[in-house]
Amino acid sequence: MAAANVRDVAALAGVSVGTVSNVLNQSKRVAPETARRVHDAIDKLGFIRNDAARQLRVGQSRTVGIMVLDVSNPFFTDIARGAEDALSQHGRSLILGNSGEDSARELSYLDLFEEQRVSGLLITPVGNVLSRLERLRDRGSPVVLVDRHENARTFSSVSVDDQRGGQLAVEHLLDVGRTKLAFVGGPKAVLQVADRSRGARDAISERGARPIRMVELDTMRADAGRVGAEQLLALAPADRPDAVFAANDLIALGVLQALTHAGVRVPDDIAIIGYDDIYFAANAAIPITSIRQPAWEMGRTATELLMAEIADPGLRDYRHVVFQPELVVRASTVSPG
Amino acid sequence: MAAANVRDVAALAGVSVGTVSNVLNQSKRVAPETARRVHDAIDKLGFIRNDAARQLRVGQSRTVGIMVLDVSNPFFTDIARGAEDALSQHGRSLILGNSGEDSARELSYLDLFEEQRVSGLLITPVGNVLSRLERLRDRGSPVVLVDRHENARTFSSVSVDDQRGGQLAVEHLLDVGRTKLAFVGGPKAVLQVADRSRGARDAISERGARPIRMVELDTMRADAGRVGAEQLLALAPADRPDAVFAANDLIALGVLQALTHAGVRVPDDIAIIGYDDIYFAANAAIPITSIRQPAWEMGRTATELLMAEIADPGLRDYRHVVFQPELVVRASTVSPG
DNA sequence: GACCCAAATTTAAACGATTCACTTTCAAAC
DNA sequence: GTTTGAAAGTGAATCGTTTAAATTTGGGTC
Repeated sequence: MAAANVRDVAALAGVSVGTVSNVLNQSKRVAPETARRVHDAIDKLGFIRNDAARQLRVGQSRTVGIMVLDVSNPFFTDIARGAEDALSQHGRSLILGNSGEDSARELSYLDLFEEQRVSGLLITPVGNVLSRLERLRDRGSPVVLVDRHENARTFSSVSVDDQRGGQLAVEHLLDVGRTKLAFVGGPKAVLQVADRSRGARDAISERGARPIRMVELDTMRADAGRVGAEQLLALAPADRPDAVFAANDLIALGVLQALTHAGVRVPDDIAIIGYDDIYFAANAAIPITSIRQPAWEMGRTATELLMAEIADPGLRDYRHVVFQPELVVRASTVSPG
Repeated sequence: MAAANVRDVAALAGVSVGTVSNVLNQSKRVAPETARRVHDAIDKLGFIRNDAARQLRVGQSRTVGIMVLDVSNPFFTDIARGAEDALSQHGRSLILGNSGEDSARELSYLDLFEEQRVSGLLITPVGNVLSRLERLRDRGSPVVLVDRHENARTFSSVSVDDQRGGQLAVEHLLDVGRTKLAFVGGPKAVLQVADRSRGARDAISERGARPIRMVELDTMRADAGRVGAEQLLALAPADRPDAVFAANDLIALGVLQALTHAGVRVPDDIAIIGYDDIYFAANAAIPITSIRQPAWEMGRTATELLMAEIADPGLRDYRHVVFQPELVVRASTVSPG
């Protein structure tokens, strides 16, 4: 009981395989009556097109890959949903890979995407994979960088002005009267983290404020945030900051959790500001002030850029869409009183 | 500059294509020196195996599909991570589809998975897709149901005893002295919702408590929870419940948000219990009591069941792993005092 | 009735890896 | 010195679809 193929369908419908293919792909005019017969045969046999064969012949897959830093972070799943929504309008589908901030896993997914000849790739890179991405592009799979402003200008990109975001965050903390700030953030190698902390330092020096204490973390997850907070708690009381700028909301949640657990009052003793404005930050034990990034729109826009490149493979006119971050003030930085 | 293929590699290495394939697949003994030459050629040409061709010949993909109800729900991404971790040990990769509780989207992903001849599928079904799944299995792609206890016993499954979970939730609410309960939950058609509410009603009648009010929602997302809460707020004060059992934590968060916004005190006026025990429920404005499901382990276990079926295609001995739910008490049901 | 044209359909050649039946090689055994 | 057999390597056939060139069909025109 082997699965039916185009030949079986053609035989049952009394046409040639070419006609079946034409019906399948609407690539050529087929008489309505013939098309009906072919569809009947397809239904009767339960024929499902073998995508591997199609792909081998055509040279490209109809799916687009997306690689995110962390599927557990709602910011990235929102991006993925934006991309998925946009893609389904183009009749393509999305396959999602999760690098989990792990460079080895990232490479192994890149292998997969490359072997699969995906028609395009959206990626927030972890490791140093630019040359891999260039190869991918040169082989016909355009790449759009997400949440990363690429200086080299060899790829289209969608990003948020993270430096400005960092500035906004620190300015807000200074505005509400905080003086001893700390930045708690993921590996410095992650560009977003670097940009946000640079913006923070810019704002500090612009305002002539006291230097910001840097606490570096291994990852951008909540558990790392707890570790970072514990480092702050271990400081002599005089050194302890009165405000924390967390590199993202998950870290902010971890910091909040650790501080609250240690009996520190938020925001009275220490204020907290996060980044991303995920749903759960707004609904945290103490609603967290954050820098909003338009995740869904970023996913959608990245997809549109990608589709433009897919449609016009010769295109060398890389576009860079930069969204502006937005401050959302909540209880973690301002006392309700 | 067409991409290199096995023939090019073979030519450069001075061997036949068969030997290249043997090196690629470790399927036959190849002399170390020959293997080295082949690898050198691969590196020099930047050869990337064309997976479509491989798949066409072999008849099956090396990837496993997973279809989740909602990528925005951390419960499902935790399952996916469990699956991914387990799969990577078997040298396979995962492609993730998001049905978003939408039956049409579910079907379109099933088409994709079927066309791709995935080597297996993990799925939490939305619509009535059992016959589709049977076809998939009969064509050589085993299917394991996730978070769904299948009576028909035609698939292996991993699930949680949701009826027991519903019972636990209601018993807890009664134990802390609540008498007027409400169940706020997603579409009744979703099996998990049905089981949880049945368990709730069982506990009610067992204890001889007052009947539980049912509030039915369209989805299992937080916004639906807010809508549900508003229905409760619209009730005459005498009818208003003093405890809410939400079908999952996202709904519980929505309910919490709407109640708090309306000035209702949680848990004093109304207690809330959720389901899943996602990270963000534990860290909500008022930490939410929940029924824990071991998501990561479920993903891992489902994968193991799937791998067993893949390894032994004749297997008709479907296994059903049922995890036990666990009550986790937090502030949303018991006053700190 | 010969001719032309467009529409509909057919046919056969790809696409690139894997596989399996078949050589070749070479050392050990008699 | 012949035989044997395991190890290493070869190469043609194959998987199922798409596609482009070729062919058929059937009016419409003169």
